[in-house]
Parts: sequence; C-alpha cells; structure tokens
Amino acid sequence: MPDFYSRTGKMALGSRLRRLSDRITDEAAAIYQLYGNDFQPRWFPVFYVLSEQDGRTITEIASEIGHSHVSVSQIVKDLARNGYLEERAVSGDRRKNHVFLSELGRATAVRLQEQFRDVNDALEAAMAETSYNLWGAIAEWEHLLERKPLLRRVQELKKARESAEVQVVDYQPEYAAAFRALNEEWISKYFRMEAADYAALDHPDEKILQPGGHIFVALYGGEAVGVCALLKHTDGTWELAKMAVSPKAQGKNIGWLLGRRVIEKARELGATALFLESNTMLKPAVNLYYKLGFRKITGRPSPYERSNIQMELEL
Amino acid sequence: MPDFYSRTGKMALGSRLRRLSDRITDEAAAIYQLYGNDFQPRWFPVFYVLSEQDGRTITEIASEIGHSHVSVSQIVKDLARNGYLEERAVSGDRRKNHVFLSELGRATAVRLQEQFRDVNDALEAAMAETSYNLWGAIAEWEHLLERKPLLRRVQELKKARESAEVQVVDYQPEYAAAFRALNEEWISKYFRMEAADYAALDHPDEKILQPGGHIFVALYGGEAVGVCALLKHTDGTWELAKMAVSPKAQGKNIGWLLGRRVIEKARELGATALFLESNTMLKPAVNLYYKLGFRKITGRPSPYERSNIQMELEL
DNA sequence: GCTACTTTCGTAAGCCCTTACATAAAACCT
DNA sequence: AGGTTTTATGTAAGGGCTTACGAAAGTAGC
Repeated sequence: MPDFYSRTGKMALGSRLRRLSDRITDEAAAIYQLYGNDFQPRWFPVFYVLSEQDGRTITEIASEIGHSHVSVSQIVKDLARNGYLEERAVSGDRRKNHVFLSELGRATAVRLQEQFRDVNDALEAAMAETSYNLWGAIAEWEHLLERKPLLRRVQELKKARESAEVQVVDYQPEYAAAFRALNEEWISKYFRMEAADYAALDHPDEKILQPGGHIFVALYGGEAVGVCALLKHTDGTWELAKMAVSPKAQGKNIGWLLGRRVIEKARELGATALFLESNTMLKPAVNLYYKLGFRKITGRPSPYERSNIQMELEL
Repeated sequence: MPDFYSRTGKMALGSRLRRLSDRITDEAAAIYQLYGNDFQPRWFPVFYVLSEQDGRTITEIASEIGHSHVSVSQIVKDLARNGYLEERAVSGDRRKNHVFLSELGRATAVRLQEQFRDVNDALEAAMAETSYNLWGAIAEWEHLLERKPLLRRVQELKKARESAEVQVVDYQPEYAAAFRALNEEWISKYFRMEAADYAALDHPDEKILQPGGHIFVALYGGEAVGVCALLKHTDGTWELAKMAVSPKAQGKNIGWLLGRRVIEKARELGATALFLESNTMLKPAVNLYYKLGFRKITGRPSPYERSNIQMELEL
C-alpha cells in the first residue's frame, strides 16, 4: 500500500486512523509482555483511573474515560477474573457496582509504573524525531469535532455549493405545472387544499400576475424545484405566498433564495411592508421567515383556514 | 472525560486514536446518508481502488489498501451483495477472483465524486483551523513505526535504563555460591559439567584468584545476576571464561558490561591478548564476543569437550 | 402509597477488523 | 509424472468496541 492514502485524499481519514491505532495497540500488547506483565492494552484506561482512585462505579469510570458503560463493565469483569479488581456494593444504593483494586492490582499498579515511564519516554523520544506533533494534533481534532461535528461542516459546505448552483428566475408559462404541483404537494400533505389555493394555482396569470404580482421559480439542474409568489392585494398591501420547495431539493437554501428575491422585488415595486401567513406546525418554514426578517403580527383577516400565524417585514 | 488523556501521558495513545477513528467513521456514515448514498464507510478503500482500476484480485486490493485479504474478501462480498461489484474468474489462473464495478457501481462512483470533494474540502477547511497538522503527523508516524517499531524503541530504552543500574564489582567470598550456580545453570542446560568446571567453580580462590586471575560479579537490585572470570594461565596467556548471566536478567547488557570489565582488567595487567573458548550453539554468546572485538582463531589445545570455537582479542 | 419515570448495570448481538485454519489451483523440483 | 511448496481465497472464530434491550433499584408526582 505504497501511496494509497496520498491518492484517496482526506476521505480515508477514519480508516487510516484505525489502522494506526490497531498497530499501536498490537505493539502495546507486546510491550506488556516484554515487561512480564500479564496485562491487556484495553484494560489500561479503566485500570489507570482506578489506580488514581479506588471504589468508583461503572458509570463514573465510563464517563471518565469516554467509553460506554458496557465496555467498562466488560473490562472490569475481565480484570476481576484476572484477580486485579474486586467488585463490591458499598453504599446504600444497591444498583451501584463499586470497583476496588485488589492486593494484586495494587502491586501491579506499582510494577506498571516503570513500564509506563519507559513507554512514555520512548514515545516522547520518537515524537522528538517528528516535525508534526501527533499528540497536539489529536487533541486539537477532538476539540474541533466537539465544537462542530464533521457532519455539520460538510452539510454547510454542501449547502453553500448547491445553493450557488440554484438559479432563481421569473415565472414562465412552462412552469405552470411545477407551480401547482410543488404547492399542492405540501398543502395536501399537512392540510387540505382550499378554494383560495385552487384559484391561485390553477390560474396564476389571472390571479397573481395580472393584478401586479410576481412569481419566482428556483431551478436546480434545469429542473424547477422551488416556487414563491409575491401578491399585490387590492388594498395596496403585498404578500409573500405560495412558497414551496421540493423535498428532494431540501438543504440547498432554496427557500432563503426565493424569499430574498421576493423581498427584493417588493422593494423595487415600492412596497413598504410585506406580510405572510403560515402555520406554526411548519417549523422550518416559520424559522426561515424569521431569518428573512419577518416578525409575528396579529389581527389581519385571512382567507385560509390553515393560517394560525401572521408575520410582517417592514421594507 | 475531561482531561483524562492529559493525565495518562502518552501511554493511552492507541486507545485515544481508536476513539478518534471510531468517531470519524460514525460521522462518515452520517455523511454518506446525507448525500443519499447507501454506502458504508468501511467499503471506501476497496471501492476507491476499484474505481481507479477495475478487475483486480482480492490479494492485489488487500496489499494496495493495507488490509488483510480476509477483510477485502468480506467487503467485496458485501459490495457484491449490494450490487456494486461483480466477481469473475478471468484469466487462466482459476484461483484468482477478479473484481469489477457493475453498472450501478460505476454510476455510484461518479455520484460519490461530489461527496468526496465536499468531505475533502470540509476536512481541509477544518485542518486550516488547526495549528498542528494531523495528516502530516499520521504519515510521519506510519513511517516512523515502519522504520523502528515501538516495541524496539521501548526495548532499547529499557535496556539502557536497566544497564545503568547494573553494577560490576570485584569477587568476594559471599558470591561463591552465585558464581557456581549461574555457571552450572547454563552448562548443564546445554552440555554437561566437566572436570575442569568442577575444579574452577568449586575452588575459585585456589584455581582462579591465587594464580593471578580475577572474577567479576554483576549486581542488579543487590542480587548477583552475572559473573565472568579472567584466567591467567601458567604459559602467561590470559583467558576470558566462565561468563554466565541469569536468564531472569537478560536484556540488560550484562554480558557486555562484564566483558568490557574483563578486557579492561586484562589491559591493566599488561596482557597483550585475550582468548576464549565457546560453542557455536550459543549464538547470543558468540555474537557478544564478536561485538566485544574477539575474532575467531584456530589450533589452540582445549581442556573442554564442549569447545568448538576459539576466539582472540588483541589488546 | 401507587404509578411512572430515571438511573445503574448487565446480557446479547452486531460491527469491523484480525488470526487460524482449510481448500483448491498453480508452480516448482527432481 | 508425482510429490512438495507456494499462492489465492474463503470460512470460522475471536477481540474490542458499540447499540439494543431488559431487570432492578431509586426518585418523584399526585
């Protein structure tokens, strides 16, 4: 496997780390033997914690060393079978399994000191030969992943990349079917289609565009995957409505792109405020509206049964 | 597990690496899912190699990615079951299992490209946040362990440390028993005690010291663990003999320390050459003599049956 | 004082690698 | 050609961790 990992790029990080760890664990086993200690590397974290302080419970040890309680339970059983530990119920709480070093365990802890010192020194010496600090790097990565998991990092990157590939264009008659289908999809999934829906979706030209409104379509890979309308009401107010994004295309920022475009258009047309109606059941949607700057208002009459929240954005 | 690893020192390197690798693998699985790819992280190395070049055999792939052939065999079976691969016997050699990407596999390889690019970018970006280079450090450690395994590093350190604790002292009557026992131990293990042995071991004072010879004793932890004699023969020649080291105390450089001391003493006493007799069966001993500077000679009469090699060092 | 939730821990099973062993085909060696 | 060694691969089992699940003890709300 000469330069395999240099070709894979960073993708194989997990696999590579595992190989390194397996290898080091194998060596550790041989080292225990060299020192005449009948001791398995996997026991080390548990044993070490107990040699610092006796009498802890399974769960305490597990959280201390970052293993599952099951793993600790198995290791403790192993160590006890080998005579290094004794398990006792101590306090009032009889669920708890308090673990103590036995005489043999205590003696072994002392004998292992010497070995630990040598291994530590050997590793420090090896580390001095390297120009990159493995120890520091591991600590940094643990912290890094703690702060923001890899998954989220990739997710954000993907979203940014894909959102850059989304195009928001003006409505054309060819998008009539998509406009209807995308809206019907979510409306009938969560609610049921109402009269006002049929009116707008079946006759967008007559009900939305001719009164002075606009419709925008989000394209991804040539396909219409999101739509949103800007409605002009007879009283001169403007409404953001009929926003719909295909579930297939979620996570590409499409809602945000459509929302921004509608707001921009409303400003262009001289609107001073933009309102919308939604339902608190649709949490991601309501969240998006907040992010776009909308704030909750009350008291506007609504033609929709499903509306239980109204929001407004001042322009 | 707040600062656990900072307390253990480097001893827990293996365990810590494993945790990190498990974690990253878990994240990788989630990332495959995010991209809608029904794909397991463990498949990656095999799949990657095959997407570079089809039709390789199990063993080829294994050596390329550094897994056992068994692991590759299992992964290939999994991938084939999921329809990504096809196994075929191709050439004349019917033992070989040539593995090819299926149509689905080829399509998946293309789809995965995008994901790999994002993951790579995310990792590069994360890496840019760190001050220590994990990637570089891993590569360095792989190379470091390749060159000299951890075990050997520790072994050398242990030897150096323990050898520093070994004291070589002049013979005293209290060491008579040790002198006899240590020699009898190896002689009767590999050969059988001869008349000349009994003479020297039972009466060291009369047979070795009074004629002008010396005996040195290596002490470790207060115990006599090695002995070696410098004999003065009636013809004025000097011999290194009766070297014995306790098996319990091997790997502490004791033979070398005793040999050096005998040579030093011989020089002090004005000897111009030092010879010894041994048996080629005792490879570590003969090796040691070479390291001390002795070279093979022939033709000297010997009182010992077991002698089949004679060596000499000019002073 | 009863019921429902929470905590602690263990067993069973699974995952991903390994080693040990088995089998068949090929290669090598008189 | 016949026997031995090497090579290619697979199966079974094990090692070290995990998750899923369950039992028992403790805690809390009425």
